[in-house]
Amino acid sequence: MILDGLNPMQQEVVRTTDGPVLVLAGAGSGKTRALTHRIAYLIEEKGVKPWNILAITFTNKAAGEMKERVQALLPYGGDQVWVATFHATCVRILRRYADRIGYESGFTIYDTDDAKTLMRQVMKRLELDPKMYRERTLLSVISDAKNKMITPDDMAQDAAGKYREMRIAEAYAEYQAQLKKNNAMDFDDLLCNAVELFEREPDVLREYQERFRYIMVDEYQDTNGVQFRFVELLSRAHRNICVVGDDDQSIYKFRGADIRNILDFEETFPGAHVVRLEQNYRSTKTILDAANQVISNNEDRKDKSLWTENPEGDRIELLTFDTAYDEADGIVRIMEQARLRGMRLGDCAVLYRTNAQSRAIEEKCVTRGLPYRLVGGVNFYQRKEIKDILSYLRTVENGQDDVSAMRVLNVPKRGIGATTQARVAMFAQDNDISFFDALLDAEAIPGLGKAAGKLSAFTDLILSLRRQAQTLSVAELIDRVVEEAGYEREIAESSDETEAQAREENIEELKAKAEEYALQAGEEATLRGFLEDVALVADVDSLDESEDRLTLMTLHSAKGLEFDKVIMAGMEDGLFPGYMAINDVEHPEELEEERRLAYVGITRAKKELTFTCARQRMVNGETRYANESRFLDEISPTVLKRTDKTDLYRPRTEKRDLYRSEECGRSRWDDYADYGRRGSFGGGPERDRERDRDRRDSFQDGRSGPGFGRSVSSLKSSGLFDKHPKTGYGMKKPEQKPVELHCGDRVSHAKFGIGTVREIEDGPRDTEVTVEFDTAGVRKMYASFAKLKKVEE
DNA sequence: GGGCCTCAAGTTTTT
DNA sequence: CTTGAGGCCC
Repeated sequence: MILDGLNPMQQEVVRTTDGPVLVLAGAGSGKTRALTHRIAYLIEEKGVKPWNILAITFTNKAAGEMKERVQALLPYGGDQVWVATFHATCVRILRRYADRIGYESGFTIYDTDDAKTLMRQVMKRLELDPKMYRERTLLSVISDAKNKMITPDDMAQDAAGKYREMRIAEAYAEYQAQLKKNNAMDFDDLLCNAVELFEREPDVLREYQERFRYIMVDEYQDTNGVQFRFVELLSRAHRNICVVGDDDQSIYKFRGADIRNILDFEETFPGAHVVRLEQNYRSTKTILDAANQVISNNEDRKDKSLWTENPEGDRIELLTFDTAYDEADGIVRIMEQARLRGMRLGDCAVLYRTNAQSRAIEEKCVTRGLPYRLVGGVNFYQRKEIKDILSYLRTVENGQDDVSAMRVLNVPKRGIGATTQARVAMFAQDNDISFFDALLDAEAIPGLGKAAGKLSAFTDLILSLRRQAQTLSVAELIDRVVEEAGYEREIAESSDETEAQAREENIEELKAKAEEYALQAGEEATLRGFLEDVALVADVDSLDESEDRLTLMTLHSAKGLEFDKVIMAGMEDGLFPGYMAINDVEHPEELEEERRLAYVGITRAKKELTFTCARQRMVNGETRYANESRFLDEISPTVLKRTDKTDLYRPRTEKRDLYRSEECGRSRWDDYADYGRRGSFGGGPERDRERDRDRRDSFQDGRSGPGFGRSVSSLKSSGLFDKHPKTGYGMKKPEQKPVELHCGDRVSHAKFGIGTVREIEDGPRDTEVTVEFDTAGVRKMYASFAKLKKVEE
């Protein structure tokens, strides 16, 4: 029975199938469980057809999980339920009806980098002074406008008479015009254009209203204006809309999320049934107490209080360190301890406010050999070589995409310079054709001279790829790009071996993703589909919990996840909450958003929670001093224990009084291996002084050790750092000795299988090995990349 | 046309 | 302090 194992409130969610429903689901209250059971109930008990159900989530990961769980609940039909993110949903609709809004179905999806590039072009064209108008600002104003469904015309009207605002409206209009000309949409457009499609084409709207009779939206507190409109339009016909969210976890205001969507749901959908899920199944009482205490300081929220039947659990600890490096060291040691106690690293996470904080922690993980994985930071798909290859593929798929074509025209170097490119671009503009079409017509372009000949190398390549794309798989096509565009050669000739290897590995990873895609899409697999998948993934989506590594990520990325043990790092005023929020007296709601972020962080922890902070920290090259986060003051001492770890690392300073030290005695965390031998903590003042001297010395010794204290980049080039295939960041790895090879040797390759060495030549940078594989044909490769293993036969 | 150097700005958070 | 972009020189 579908209702089995659900608490009364969850059952109510499941059973209330018709009309608008608002589920206020506290952290860890089993909302995904309620939602998935609701879907199953609709199908099993109410006889609703699976394809009449739409469930919208925030991330692909959440969508995948929900899909899986629904399928597990149902004997069949579960795969017919439409579970996807807002963006993916809109893309699917837009592909079908692109022509109705003046697009072609093969449109490209621009990420933020592409949008920036395009905006730079727009600014040049409009002669906007980059000093006065930064592209970042322009893009964020435009994004805001789109989220509120303000068109360029609307904006121009509002701006009438105000010069600066008129110019911005102009930029908005031109930016949109260029997007359309490139047959491209940015992230916001996916939503806006879908809404526009619905509003302009009633028959299309009606079709989808008929199809989606039951609509569910997860993480509703993070929806923005367009998303609200999208859902509202779709649900108008049947009014069966169920939104699930937690106003206390609304943390995406900066991205246009409007917390009013959830706070005002009952007014927008009169007669809405409200269900509160307040029993928490995730955390200990202690952790939940802390979370409740912090969030109760927010004014603008739906009143509710989470409770749990879980055990009391350990007290939460706050550890104060002197510097961010000490903090990082402490964090890694705590995790080592946890591991020794039998905890899985995969069940532990370090959460922080800004990505920049991950550096020091990463470095420590590397030097101490603690396996970790970093989520976020530079997205895999934003790496240079990956973007380059994708730009080739996009040009193959969509010849109108000028941004992509221009990006790779001279990558790898073909001797085509900026002047030539500018001439071609000018010609394209004058004749109102795409950049690529202009390249095809190079003879007609005045002033190119001998450069014209070089252009055909590029166009021939694209045309040839376009032909091959008909028959080859995406992975094979990537191979062709890498080979035929001369990428292989460029990488081999690169002066930085470590970097070359990382690039090579990233390309392999991209191919692996393409193969993964082909597997999952089966018959449906297309280049277009792959590019789309790639455009809409977030880093969290590929988080693999089965790997036993410590997770490092931002508080934002952590939403929706849970860990046995959580360390929230950098609990300092100015960092968390950030300056912006503290200083913005006009907008007290900014601080409330930070507090919600704290709430999200705290409620990620199931069993153990530790806060850390550093008294000084390097920010933009200068040392900043900070007090501990004001959020910590909101937690009562009965659940929070303060310990000053400063003395473990540094001599005492006079500043000591500024910082609290509730307990001077030994704590669990004092048993740090390296320091343990120096006797127990908390000796008299004389001993302290003695120990300080001791420590200062050993401290410096430690810093001069191998690889210690150097920057991440220098670690990288030293080879100590090896790029993690998923994150691109470091991971410790033993040095590999190249295998001695001779012609005729039988070797094995991770990917191509077994083969025979045919040729070995010493290149300038590396040894080039030609291998005839039994199954994969003849391949040329560079010895250090290929990791060939000799096989005996 | 390419490479090197200098200068500037940036740090919230991401589909 | 780091990274990126633009300018200058070869």
